[in-house]
Amino acid sequence: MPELPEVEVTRQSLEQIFSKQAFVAEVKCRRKNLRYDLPINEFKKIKNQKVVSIERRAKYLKLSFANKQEFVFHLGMTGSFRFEKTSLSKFQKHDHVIFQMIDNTQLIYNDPRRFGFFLSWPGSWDKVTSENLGYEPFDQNLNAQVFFDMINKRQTSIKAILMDQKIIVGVGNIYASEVLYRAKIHPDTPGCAISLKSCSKILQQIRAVLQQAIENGGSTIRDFKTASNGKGSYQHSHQVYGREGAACFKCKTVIQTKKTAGRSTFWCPKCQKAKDQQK
DNA sequence: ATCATCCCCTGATGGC
DNA sequence: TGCCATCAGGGGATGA
Repeated sequence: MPELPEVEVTRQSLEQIFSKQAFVAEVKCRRKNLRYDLPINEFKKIKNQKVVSIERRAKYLKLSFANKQEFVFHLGMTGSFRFEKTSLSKFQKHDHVIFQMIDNTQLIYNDPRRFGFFLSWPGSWDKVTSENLGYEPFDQNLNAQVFFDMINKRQTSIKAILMDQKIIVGVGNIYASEVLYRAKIHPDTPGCAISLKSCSKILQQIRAVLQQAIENGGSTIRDFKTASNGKGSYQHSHQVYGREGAACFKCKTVIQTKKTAGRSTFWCPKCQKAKDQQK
C-alpha cells in the first residue's frame, strides 16, 4: 500500500471532500474488525458531528471532530477510500467502513487485506506517533549530519534503513529502491559505510522523490486511489521498481532484483555500483 | 540494542 | 479447469 505520498494524497483528497461536506450522519461497519477491532462505540459518538481536521504523521492519519472525538487510522497495504455521490445500499467486496454524510454522499473505506485499522482510544494518536517514529522527511531539523549520526553505527543495509520508520518516516518498499537508484547507492551498502556526502545525496533524493510523487498523486500499482477516486501517476516515473530484466533508462544495463529483509529490492548494477567508503 | 524472520489477510499470477 | 506456490505500497512480535 501506500507510502507517504499515497497517504498524503489521501489526506488531501479527504480534506477537499470535507471542505464541501463535513458533517457525518452515521458510520456503518460491515465487519467488526480489520487489523484491530473497529471502534464501533466511538463511531456512534460522531453522529451529526463536524469534521474539523485531517492530519498526517508518517503513514498515519487522524480525523478530528468538533466534539473532540478523534480517530487514528492507517491504510495498511491495501486500504483506500472511495467517494460516492449518492447513498449506496449495495457495497463492493471489502468495503468495510462507510462514512455516511448528511447530504447522502458516502466515503467508503475498502481494504482487501485488512492490514489497515481505525483506533479511537484516548491517547492513541500520541501512542502511534510519538513512540518509535523518526523524522518527517521534510522536517527542517533533519539534515545530512543528523541522518549520518543516526545510521553510522548500523550494520544493516541502507535499503532496510530507509524503510525503518524509527529513522525517517514515510519511505516504504517502492520509494526506497527509487531513492537509492537516484542517489547512485547500492541497496546492500551497510549504514556504517555511508559517507556524510552520501547521506546528503540520499536525503536530497528522498525529498525529491516524495515531493514529485505527491505532486503526481502518488503511485497506483494495484489498487491505490485517492478519496476522490483519482489514481496516481507516479508509477510512470519509477526508474527501477518493478523493472527487473528491463534496461536501465540511463545506461541500458539490466535492472536486477533480490530479496532484502523479505522485501523485493530493485537496482541497476552499473549505476549503483559503489559500496560507499567511510568519509 | 540490532537484525532477520515470520505472521496477519486476500487476491493475482504463473507453473504444472 | 484446478491446484499449489509465490508474491504484493506495512508493521508488529519473536528469538538469536
